[in-house]
Amino acid sequence: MTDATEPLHALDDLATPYRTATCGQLRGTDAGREARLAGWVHRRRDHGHLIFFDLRDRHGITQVVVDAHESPAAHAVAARVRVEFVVSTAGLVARRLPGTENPKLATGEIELRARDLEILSEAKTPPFYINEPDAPIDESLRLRYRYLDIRREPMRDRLLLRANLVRAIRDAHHRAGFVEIETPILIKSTPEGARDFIVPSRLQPGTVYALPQSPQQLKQLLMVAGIDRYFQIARCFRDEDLRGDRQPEFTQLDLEMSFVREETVMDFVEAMIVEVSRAVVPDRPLREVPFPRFTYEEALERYGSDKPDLRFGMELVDLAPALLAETPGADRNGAPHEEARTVGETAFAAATPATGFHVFDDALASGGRVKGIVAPGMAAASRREIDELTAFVRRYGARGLVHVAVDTGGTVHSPIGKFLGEARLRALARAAGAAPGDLLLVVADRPAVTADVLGRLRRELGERLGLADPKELAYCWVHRFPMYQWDAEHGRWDATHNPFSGVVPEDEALLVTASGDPYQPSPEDPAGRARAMQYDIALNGWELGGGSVRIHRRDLLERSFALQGYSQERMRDLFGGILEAFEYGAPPHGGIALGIDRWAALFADQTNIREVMAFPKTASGTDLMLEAPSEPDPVQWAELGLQFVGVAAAAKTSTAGEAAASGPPAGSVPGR
RNA sequence: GGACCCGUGGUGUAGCGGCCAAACAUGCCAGCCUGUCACGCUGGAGAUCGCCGGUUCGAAUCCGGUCGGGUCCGCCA
Repeated sequence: MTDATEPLHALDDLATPYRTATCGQLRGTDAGREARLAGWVHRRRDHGHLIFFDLRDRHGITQVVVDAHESPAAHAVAARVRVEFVVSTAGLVARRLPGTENPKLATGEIELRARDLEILSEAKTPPFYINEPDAPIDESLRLRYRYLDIRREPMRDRLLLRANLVRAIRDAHHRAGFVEIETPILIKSTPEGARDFIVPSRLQPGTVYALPQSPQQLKQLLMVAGIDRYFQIARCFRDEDLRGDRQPEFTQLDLEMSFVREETVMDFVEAMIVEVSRAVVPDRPLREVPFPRFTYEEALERYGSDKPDLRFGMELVDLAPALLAETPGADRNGAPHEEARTVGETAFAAATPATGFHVFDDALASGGRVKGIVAPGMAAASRREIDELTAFVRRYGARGLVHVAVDTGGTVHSPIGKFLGEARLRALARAAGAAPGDLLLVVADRPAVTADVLGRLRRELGERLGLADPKELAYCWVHRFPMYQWDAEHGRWDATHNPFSGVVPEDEALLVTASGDPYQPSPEDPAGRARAMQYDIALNGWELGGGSVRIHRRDLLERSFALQGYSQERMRDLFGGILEAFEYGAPPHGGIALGIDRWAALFADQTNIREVMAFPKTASGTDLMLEAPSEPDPVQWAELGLQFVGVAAAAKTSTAGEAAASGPPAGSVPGR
């Protein structure tokens, strides 16, 4: 017996009474030693008098040999052992016979010749293959038996990767003088933004807590408290419909810094991201450091997205100049497209152009845009492919898609050639930079639609044509977002991001209404042109996070909230605590929140964040393993002073907005 | 709230009106095997095709509903 019985003295020593080494540890240099291993039986090969099995733990796999002649007792046990049994076994670490080494295993030079073998736990036949990493398995099965799924190599590796990510984040922040502080999970409901999860209070019957959508207000209060630099790996909750990249609870890296400007935060976050990326995925090259920084306007103009994937080009090209230049009598020097954009989209209406194609003319005349992207090598696209792309752009609100093919001989073809004429087609292709073999795709529509549709098309084509290097990490910043967006339904300016976001200093004068009364906003207000000190970080076409420098002056904050449609009473009710805090000396501050789940998923080459979460929920918000959510015990209802009025009545209440009294008696719950 | 896709032995698939009391691979069980590593060989068990209803002489197959899972739009920082 070689059990290690001395007390654990080194933190990095994983030895226990059940093992002296892990299954990924032993090498050729350990040959001749005695060792004890514990783990799960990964695979078993029975040759009668000689039984091999691979023993697995999260550190690796080691082959164990049991010889009937050497150790008959162990052999008898090995004959009973099945896949996924938990065993502990001891014996001699032996170099394998020459020619039988396994280069696929880190431990492949050696094997453990079992002298002692003990079954610690038997196992039923698992519902899916644990020992085949590539086997396709229905995801709902994986979720139902998540503990078995995590035993499998791919899931285990992703969780380890995520752990490394979080550790690297913590290291970087601690080194940079950040203080890690936990904020409460039971807080106050703020009925703005996403829907809150609600927790009824037993001690204060009739009232509820809300789970935080993010620790936004709390971290700002920490700045008022003088904490200077705060961060947290924070769990956040949002009761909205789910997607592959959205779960009801998710994790953010939340941070806030005092005495900062936009660049201070962006520079720190960028340095942190570079360091973390290099530490966690050293094999993945960063496309550009320092990260490109686009204004929101520029990102939309060039990529049609506020989270562009910069791993490939395919930029959006404004085709109006080329169309107009080829129009006899058009003002060549006017170059209306550039200036027009900044002063307003209506400038086009003045000179009704005639491109020869009424769709283009109409778009330009009504302040719209004619823009395109070049799909490399797609000139020979079939009618079916074109139809498919047309259907794609229609889904996102475009009325149609014009294509111009440049064949390998350099000749241009297009269904609208008969309207535009050869010269204009050529001019279009030239302006777009389409080479022989390329396909130019054109959308003419309102500016927002043109950008959005082409942005989505760019992303889709990039995917289909495999233009992006999957290894590469292309981070970029997008900032100077519009401060507000007009909400016609409620007659107010909605904060495009965070209601506390500050305005860029040169736009501060714009935070006013046309009427002069900040409590009477209208769509013509100068406030609509104000830009926020708001920045987003994007990675490979995904929004990784966003933040802002906040408004720390109470007067400005009140003005901004007024524009956002909050009455003074409502302001006090929702944000009274933080408004009061700002009266006791608030430092200029700003921060950011990054989605840890998305970040980990991107590092793990996954598009679905469930793949980097240990116990995620389904698209309908259920946990297939725990069978959550479940009906509460009637006693719990009573303690909380609540009555259940029935599913139908509850649904009716939420739509009709009136209480229904026709539910089943109190305490009854829907049957299963 | 809406649209679409999927549901067949334990697992992954095939079958898409009768030839199907359902096929293949793998897994499982039993036997044999002293150098395997996705071990091999021989034999065996295992699914009324998610559920309910309809059409039909006949339904895994067609239709409707429902449940479960997924994707997208809306929604969501």
